Amino acid sequence: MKLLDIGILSEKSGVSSSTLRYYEEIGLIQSVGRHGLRRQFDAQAVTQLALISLGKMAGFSLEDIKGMFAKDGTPQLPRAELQLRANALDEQIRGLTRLRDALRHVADCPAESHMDCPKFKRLMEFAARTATKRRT
Amino acid sequence: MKLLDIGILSEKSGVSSSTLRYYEEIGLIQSVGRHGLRRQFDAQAVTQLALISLGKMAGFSLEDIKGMFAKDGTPQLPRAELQLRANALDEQIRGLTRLRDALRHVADCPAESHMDCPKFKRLMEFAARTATKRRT
DNA sequence: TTCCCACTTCAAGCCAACTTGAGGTCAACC
DNA sequence: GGTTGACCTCAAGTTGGCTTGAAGTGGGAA
Repeated sequence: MKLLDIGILSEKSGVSSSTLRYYEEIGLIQSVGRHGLRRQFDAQAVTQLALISLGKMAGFSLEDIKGMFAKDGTPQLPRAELQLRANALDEQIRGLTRLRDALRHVADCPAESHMDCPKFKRLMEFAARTATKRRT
Repeated sequence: MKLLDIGILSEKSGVSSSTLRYYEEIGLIQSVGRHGLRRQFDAQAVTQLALISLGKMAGFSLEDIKGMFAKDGTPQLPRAELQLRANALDEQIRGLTRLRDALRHVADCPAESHMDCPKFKRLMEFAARTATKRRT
């Protein structure tokens, strides 16, 4: 099995070496051993880092993400939990899609002032609603 | 014109008083004056805060958002910036969709180890691609 | 054999966006 | 006119996710 120096993994994954060390420190990833002082990672780590990156995009904290994967990097959640998360992502995707459309509309809207545009107003109402509802 | 105490504005906007003070301190919002020591805000602030909330959702920093208001608090939205943001949202949506598909697949897939499943591998390759491409 | 340089550790620093705490003020109601 | 409690200021603290710096190590090419 071919092993990777941290620099190579960094290159392949787009994650900086210092970040990789940090991830290992917090137990998010594991190196498979050392070559002298140097950490060696296996090819699986690349996949795992891709998954981590996706998790970050989805707005999960590193701590959350840590809880989603077994030590080997494969997702290790009960099926029901996975479905729940997938559903939550659907929801999030819908919200972002609406936001994106709105943003694009505003960028294109010819109205004098955005405040005169009914679509923009609706958007603001939505913002106000979800803003006050929010419980993070 | 009816003025609002910070507590009332906080209630109406869903933004905490300390945050409102902070926003004023960094020049993101303005109070119109004082009643004794107490800041007074006008009704426009509610709208502005909704807009700020929207901007945050879209991924703008407070500094960015600050640049989107004229001195009088009316929005001056930079169209090009908005398009860029919309594109970034597209990217994010793609990532989320992949993550969702991966989760759903894992929930359903009967393979021994996910890393052996070609479908999962393909999903991860996509993931890796969007992950390493990213330049924020 | 020597030298380079990518790696190592550990502590400290950094950033955004707030929150907290201590100690003070004052408008309004009783 | 006394009490209350929502406000005030200012400095410091917090959190997450890294990055930076100083000082050291060791694999492997020349």
